[in-house]
Amino acid sequence: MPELPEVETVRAYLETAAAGKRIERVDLLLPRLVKNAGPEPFCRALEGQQITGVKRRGKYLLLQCSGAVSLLVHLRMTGALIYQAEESVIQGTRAVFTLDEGRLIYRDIRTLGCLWLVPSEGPAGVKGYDSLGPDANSPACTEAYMIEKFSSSRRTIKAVLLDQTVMAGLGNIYVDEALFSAGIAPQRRCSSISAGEVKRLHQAIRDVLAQGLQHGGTTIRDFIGGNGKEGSNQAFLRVYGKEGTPCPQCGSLIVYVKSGGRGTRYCPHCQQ
DNA sequence: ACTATCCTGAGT
DNA sequence: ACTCAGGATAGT
Repeated sequence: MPELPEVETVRAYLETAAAGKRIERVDLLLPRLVKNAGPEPFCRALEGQQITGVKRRGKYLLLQCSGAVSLLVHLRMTGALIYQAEESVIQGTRAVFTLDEGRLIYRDIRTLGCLWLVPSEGPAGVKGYDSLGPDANSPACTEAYMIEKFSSSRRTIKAVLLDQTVMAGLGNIYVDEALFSAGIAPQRRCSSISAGEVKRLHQAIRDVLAQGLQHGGTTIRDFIGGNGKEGSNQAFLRVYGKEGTPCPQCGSLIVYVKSGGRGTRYCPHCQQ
């Protein structure tokens, strides 16, 4: 579920709510979510540590800890990290981090999320994390970089934008929105994208991510931020989930197709 | 470059 | 009963 703006919304809240607090106890209700440690070593390694900061890279969250290991989290489709000052029951709770003040709940309905212990001096050893490209909204993701990546691939532009090793943070919603904003059809081969189109796409990616962040993320179904509240960016989407409704630019109907196994929405008139 | 798969839940 | 879902990866 969560893409860059959603994960950043969680990060920003947890940075203020949980950083500086100490993990007193870890209860792991679903051990298989931890990918690189057994349940007991996982809990014992984190207990007693202070959370010194909360970072984000792509769609990964890092709870930096004072000890040798820190906690890396990927929320995948339905994960959520929620800080509670007062205890209340949350459906789908898979792990509970009791802090010296309040607690952190890891909730995950579909249980596809991942937790890892990583060295505090720098997360390493997690394949997907190690191979991340530059964050899609970072200065490192330049037009020149995009041109270079696109020219050497015969894949579709949609598949390449979803590829986290090319650039990190985009998911299905923001890719469809960015392609609409840039006027590029999702099934285009990325080697056919012109420099002018890359320029529009580069700006469009920045715009849709900034807008998502500004609205506290997009909540279609499950997403909630670190404070347990939903985002509001769903009210500003122009194609995602809009199949069968008029295009906001030209009035022709938004189309739904499958592209690389992912549901894809676009305007066949505005996007060429 | 596709597809099958990991899961649960909601909608048709 | 069947399809779909904001993600990623191990297969083919």
